[in-house]
Amino acid sequence: MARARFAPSPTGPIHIGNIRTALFNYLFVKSGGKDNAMVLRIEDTDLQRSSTEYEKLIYEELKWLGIEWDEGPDKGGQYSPYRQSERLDIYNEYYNRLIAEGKAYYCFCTPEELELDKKKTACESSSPRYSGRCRELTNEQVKQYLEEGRPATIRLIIDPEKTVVFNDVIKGRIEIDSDTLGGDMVIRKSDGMPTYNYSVVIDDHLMGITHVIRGEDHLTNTPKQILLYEALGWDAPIFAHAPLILGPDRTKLSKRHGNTYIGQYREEGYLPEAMFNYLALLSWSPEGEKELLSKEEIIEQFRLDRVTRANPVFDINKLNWINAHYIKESPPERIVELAKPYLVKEGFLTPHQAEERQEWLTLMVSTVQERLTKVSDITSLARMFFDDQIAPENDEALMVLKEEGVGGLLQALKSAVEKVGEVDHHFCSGIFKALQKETGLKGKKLFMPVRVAVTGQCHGPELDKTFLLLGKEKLLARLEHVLNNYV
RNA sequence: GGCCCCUUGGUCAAGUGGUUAAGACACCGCCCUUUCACGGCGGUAACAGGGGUUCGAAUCCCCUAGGGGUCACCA
Repeated sequence: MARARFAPSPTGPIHIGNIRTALFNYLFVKSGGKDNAMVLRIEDTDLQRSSTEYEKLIYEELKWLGIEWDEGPDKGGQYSPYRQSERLDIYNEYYNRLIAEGKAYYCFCTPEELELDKKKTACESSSPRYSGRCRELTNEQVKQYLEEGRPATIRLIIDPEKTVVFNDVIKGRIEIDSDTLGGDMVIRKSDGMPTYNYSVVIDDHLMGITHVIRGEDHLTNTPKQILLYEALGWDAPIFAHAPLILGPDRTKLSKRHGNTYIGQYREEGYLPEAMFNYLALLSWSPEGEKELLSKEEIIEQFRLDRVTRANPVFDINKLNWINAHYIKESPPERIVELAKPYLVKEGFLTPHQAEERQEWLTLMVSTVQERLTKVSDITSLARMFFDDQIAPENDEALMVLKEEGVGGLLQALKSAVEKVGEVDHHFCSGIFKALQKETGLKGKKLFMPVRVAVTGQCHGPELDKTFLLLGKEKLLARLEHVLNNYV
């Protein structure tokens, strides 16, 4: 039975790198036995920066992506509570024990003193560290200082002679000398809150976590945590550190690379299954050659030891390709629902119309669906069905209208449209044959002028479908407008 | 800078001593097609460099270079 956890801090919108960590934890848990469990723990000990808004967002984004958890603040579980700010009593228990056993001590050093220490040690040795000054304090001094109300932290004694060794599932054997760890580490802040490295260890142990899967930025925290496990007499869990996702310039993915929050992708119209699929493919690969995989297929094939050690670059091109694939596979009705907000926001439709014109929208979406890489592309692709003032998009388009015989062609089309009761399927499928017969034009000479006249553009979906979508009135208005102004 | 991790085409990556070094995205070309897109077919393109070990190294070892991470009373 394996238990993994995702332990985000609700200090901002959830980052792509974080969500990938969540994904790997989820995949690991699900790919194992039925007894496995995924724990969601909210690490909100930084009271200044944490907010319940962001906590809610975490739930939303995870659910959107399709990541489920078995225990968490919202679900409960046998290791409740799952919010660190509600576990302060638990953390306090172990401070006293560590101090009583001489493994930790109160430290009254001021920030200024610590700064000085660091500078000094940085000159003398290679790594800056805390001097360990307060370790020498007598019990009486400690008692007195505490009574005086001096701000105090609690530090764990770190033996600088030690070498911490552990086996990382992804990285392999890792060996780190404890004298590079910065000296005795703070495990309780002077405001009484636990530090990250402390609360993580307490919680992971108490919650029965067997596998800690996280980003490689935590690699150097690991020896500190292992030392704490040892001080408490506990077994450390199995660690797996996944490489960090990089931007195209090979620096850590950040704002200047474009979207970094998972929510931004959702808002742009990326499908959750596309995101799930793509993120799983970063640093991990299935054994076969098939890359477009459903959640179930990925779960079935996922193996932690197939995660690569090198940092992957986030490739929007591939994400786009995957997303386009899933959009194409979707029933138009689904895309219609997702597209409505964009169409309304763009002013193409009122919210009321968006509900009323269901049939038309389905037809419209199905004709442009295969050209969508993300749902938000709908605004540019659908514009031609809404704008009333059609003008040639560029010189090329304008030239098409200036060609020999275009006037006659468009006139012929116009009168045909005028005559027919309704621009329906029947009309659309026959009109081009009739025009060809009447004008003698065919192929490009026939289609291009009509396309430009009716849409203003040189490219677009099939004209019969376009006609159908525009309807008689719009068609006539556009033909008239073009005939009067451009031909 | 110290410490740690990493290095196969532009990108994601397969590969674990013997392969013509897969596949995918992107790019280019051809086909399909009224256009664009989709789709189909094909092409360009890689083991960071240098030393070893070995009959034989992308695969093992060392060095160099480059990239990333981390050095908090933030998580």
